[in-house]
Amino acid sequence: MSIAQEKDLRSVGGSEAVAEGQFAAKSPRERILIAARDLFYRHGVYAVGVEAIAEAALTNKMTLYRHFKSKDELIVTYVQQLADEGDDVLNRILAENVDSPQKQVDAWVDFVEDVLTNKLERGCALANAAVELDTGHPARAVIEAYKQRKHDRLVGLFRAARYRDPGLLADEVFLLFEGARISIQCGGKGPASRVVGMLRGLLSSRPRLVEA
Amino acid sequence: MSIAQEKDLRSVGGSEAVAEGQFAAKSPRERILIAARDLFYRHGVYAVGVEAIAEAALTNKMTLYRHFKSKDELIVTYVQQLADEGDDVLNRILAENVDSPQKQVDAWVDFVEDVLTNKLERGCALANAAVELDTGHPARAVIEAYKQRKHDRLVGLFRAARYRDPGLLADEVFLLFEGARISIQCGGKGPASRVVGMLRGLLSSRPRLVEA
DNA sequence: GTTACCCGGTACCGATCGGTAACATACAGC
DNA sequence: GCTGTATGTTACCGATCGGTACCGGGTAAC
Repeated sequence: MSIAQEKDLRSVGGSEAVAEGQFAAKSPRERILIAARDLFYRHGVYAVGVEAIAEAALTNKMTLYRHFKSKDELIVTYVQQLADEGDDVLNRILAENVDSPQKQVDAWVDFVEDVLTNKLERGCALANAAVELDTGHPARAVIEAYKQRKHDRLVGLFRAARYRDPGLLADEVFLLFEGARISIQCGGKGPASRVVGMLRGLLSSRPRLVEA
Repeated sequence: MSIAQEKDLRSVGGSEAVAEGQFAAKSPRERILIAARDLFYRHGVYAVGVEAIAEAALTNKMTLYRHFKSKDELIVTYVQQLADEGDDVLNRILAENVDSPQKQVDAWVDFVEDVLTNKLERGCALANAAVELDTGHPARAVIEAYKQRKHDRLVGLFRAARYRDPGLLADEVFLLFEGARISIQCGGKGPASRVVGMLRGLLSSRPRLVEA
């Protein structure tokens, strides 16, 4: 089956008909971004043409180019959207557990477990995009800034939870997570499936600062 | 500068003229594989066309297709070559330290350090290829088998060095390494640069089995 | 010499790529 | 009614993609 023929965006919402109705009710720009997100992630940004995206978005190439001046700009928007959502998810996790940094850590690990067991057939969409994109592509800056920000926030989280040497711990946790995501699609599915247990062990056995 | 115009394969050997002479002296098939390896790694397998490879190999498209029946077959050969070399490197490291499993472990970490500090502008070539290639591509099987093999050999190495729970240790080391390689090109160069120290700390502090 | 083989060069194929021009339609505000 | 804006439709552009046909030259075997 060719990429252009794929139209199974029903999985975005609940039941098929309702989801397809909700999808068709959105603006063309939203539909394009949803379709691009799905196709870019499943096949890569290079393998997917703009025409395939437009068709999957129930529109056409002209409308796509009325909202995005080029495919590269669409890629940047796609990447920016993923980065924003990643920030939002972490914001929500932290906000829902403001009373206790330890609960924030635990909630984040629960989220990681959810990511690694459910939505991860093809690894981290941002990392995948970075692999495909040339060094000078504007989307690369967005990706690198997001990953840097994510790492820094982990450091802050572990410091708030009073771990000793939070920088080192954040490095380990960050790299284990990234390694698990890339490993899912290139063999070694075993190690990736065991990373959550490793994280929990790491975070429970790591020395903390004593209370003042 | 377009990809097709890049011809700086002088870096493959020593001085420019000598290296270029050595390069030209090789068979067309060898030159094609060298050029493909360089271009595929730097720009990705999708972004590089067969014509650019042929030009960089100082030959033409017809000769390329006399040695490889399709671009996909060239990709498979490219990936297989990388996997074989990865196996060979590990074989050599283990063979040079057969007298002591601990020395084998140390030598492997030295090798990892070398990889992460020198040859790693764009991460693991096999992982990058896996990201680009569709799930059904024949090269994917080669990559997954290699990564699985590599992980299993790490388990054996750590078991030989009498580490307690070598499977868990291999998981951690494997994922940290993979995470570092993917992180090099998408932000977080910091964590990747510190992974060697992390590995050394991990391997020195991990409990061992006592001698019988 | 002659045969056989490998390689370089060129021109070409159909398909698809990203991107655009031109026109028709629908619908909002007023 | 009219007008402006957003969208759908079609056809098209030049460029490049992977892949091939054809021809000519170099060279080693014998």
